[in-house]
Amino acid sequence: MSTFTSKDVARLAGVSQSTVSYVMSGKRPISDETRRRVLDAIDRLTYEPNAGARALASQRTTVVGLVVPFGVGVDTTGLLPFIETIAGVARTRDHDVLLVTADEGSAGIRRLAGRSLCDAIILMDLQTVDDRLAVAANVRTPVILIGVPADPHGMHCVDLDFAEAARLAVGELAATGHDRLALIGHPADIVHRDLNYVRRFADAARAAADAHGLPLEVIAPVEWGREAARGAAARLAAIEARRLGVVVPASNTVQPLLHALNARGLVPGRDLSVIGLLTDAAAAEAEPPVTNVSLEPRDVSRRAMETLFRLLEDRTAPPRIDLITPKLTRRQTVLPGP
Amino acid sequence: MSTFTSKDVARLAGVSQSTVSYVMSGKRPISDETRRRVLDAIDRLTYEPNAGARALASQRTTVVGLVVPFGVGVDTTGLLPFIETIAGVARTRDHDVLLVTADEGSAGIRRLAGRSLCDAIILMDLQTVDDRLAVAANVRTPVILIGVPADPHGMHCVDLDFAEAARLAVGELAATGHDRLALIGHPADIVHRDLNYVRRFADAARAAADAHGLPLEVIAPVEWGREAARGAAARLAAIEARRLGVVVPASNTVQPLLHALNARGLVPGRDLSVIGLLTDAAAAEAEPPVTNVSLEPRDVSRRAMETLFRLLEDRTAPPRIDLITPKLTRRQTVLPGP
DNA sequence: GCCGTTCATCGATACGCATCGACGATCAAC
DNA sequence: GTTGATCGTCGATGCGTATCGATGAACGGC
Repeated sequence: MSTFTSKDVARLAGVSQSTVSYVMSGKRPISDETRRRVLDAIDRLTYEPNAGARALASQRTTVVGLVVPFGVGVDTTGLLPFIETIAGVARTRDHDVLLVTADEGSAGIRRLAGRSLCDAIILMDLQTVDDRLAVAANVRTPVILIGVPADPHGMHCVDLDFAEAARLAVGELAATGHDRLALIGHPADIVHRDLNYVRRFADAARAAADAHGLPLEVIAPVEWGREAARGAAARLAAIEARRLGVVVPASNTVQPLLHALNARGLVPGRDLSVIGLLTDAAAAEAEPPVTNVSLEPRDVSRRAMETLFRLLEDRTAPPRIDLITPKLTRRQTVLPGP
Repeated sequence: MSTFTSKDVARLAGVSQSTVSYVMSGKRPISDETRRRVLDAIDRLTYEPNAGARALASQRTTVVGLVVPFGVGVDTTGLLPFIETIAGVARTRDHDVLLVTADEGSAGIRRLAGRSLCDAIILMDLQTVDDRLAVAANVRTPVILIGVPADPHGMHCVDLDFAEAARLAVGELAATGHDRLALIGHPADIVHRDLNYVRRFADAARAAADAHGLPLEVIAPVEWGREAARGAAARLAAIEARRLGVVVPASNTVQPLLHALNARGLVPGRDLSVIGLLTDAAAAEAEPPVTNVSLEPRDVSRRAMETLFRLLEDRTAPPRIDLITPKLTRRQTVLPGP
């Protein structure tokens, strides 16, 4: 099963190579008879057009570059739905996905764009101030950001509305009569990387707490995992409050924290409240099912891909910041209102 | 910042285009002086070679195709370490990774190979009998399987030694004096897909139990998640045994099952034993830390990539089945020996 | 029964790079 | 001072496709 060229197809169909090309692209009228013969020849040879040649001639690769935060931080847990959705949507539009790890930094973007490896780039896991943005702005290839940097000027951004997420969480705790709030911070390495959403959430949470006249304390574990959760639980236990409401924006801290609280005899939903920022699926499977504000990786990804393809059709589309609204779902970890 | 060609570099350096090419590839001797001028020009223009043109001329893409099981089953949890490691190794060898979702089936492989989108393909999540193998065998592009199908003839396979994993788990339970074993099966959708490793593990577990003269019962939940785990726990509770040993090959069933057992007052490590098949990281973070036989996604991926690059250098390398040996780590969920 | 159209197809070219053969220059050996 | 060999560079060609201009055929209007 060697590989054929459009010339082989042309010969078999008794037409010229250019006709084969026009049959495939539909960019010129072809008689039904000819089209049939060509398609038949394509079928018989199981012909597939050479991607390199096509890219070279057409200046289009039908490939989407995806820059994912492998190898940088630890928090890759929630990444899969993004990748999965992006790959899926790409496929429905006859595109493929080229994976680039973020540890390459701006070099990765330069490579994707400079070598014409893809038609557009999706950039994830932005830092609040990210040096890749300068490169992204100076590149022919359109770039879509998943995340909102401090200065999004001229960039196409899609993300969850983390500020609204924070307001939802704080609002719910206020509405259910809590008199004191705690925000579990991210571990040091995440904070140090200054990821854009971490700050967006924290700032909005603080603002919302102020607006409700509630004291908010930030408790930041230095590490991930069980030990860190135990430490955080201890500090929560030390807080004097009639009704304590805890907000946990780091998805994979939620379950360990619930455990740690339980282990201290502090039962979420009975002795204090916990609201997590995590997908509905994860929240429903947590033990116990945790009241959550939803991350919406699939929606965000879909929206990013819509933006991307719109941009491929019309490069002059004005940049905008496109925020997906999360929703709050009440499960079992928030005290009922008084 | 438009994009330059090697001709631009040549002009700036005052040499011919072919010389630029030879500087970059090193395939012919170039004087130091000339090389310096060329490299300088490349640098000044931030020149990057066009991937399509390079692929067309050289018949090499420096891209690895990765077929991942998105969109088919549910069990994508453990996928990330594979993707991450493969992408990382690829980068160290100056290759990129093109993601293809398995829901395309054999068409995906045909596309990757036919269009010359990549130099080699890694195929994950094989079924025991997989129709993609026929395509894979008839394609110019080398294919590496992660997994071992029923008929691996002529295929390069890399995977965890699931049979050894089963023997380790059963052996440990036998050595610690258990008189009865239960194997938690995979949910119906997974079993129905007849994934190769599911069968390999189950068969070996049964054989090992026989060898130790221990009765082994298979308990198969029909679904994922909490409810299914609760059902499995109920059935475990109904088993009459002095010392019951439970083997859980589905990683993401382990934690829910531990919960469900606890909820029934059956404490793993006190009232019965549980050994899970999951990564050391996941086992250590489980609640309680669970005695495990290790999945080794990183080792498996690394080995697969070694095989891949060996194959790119020498296509005649004989196919082999390369199994990674798992290890057992004792934590807190197995009863101490009598 | 001639001319302007429209429709379907062909031939030629460009895309940017790798690679092969050729060629001039340098140098050692005699 | 001539001959070979080696080294460094150049020009030309091909990779497989998309696309542009051209061409020929069919067709309708007068």
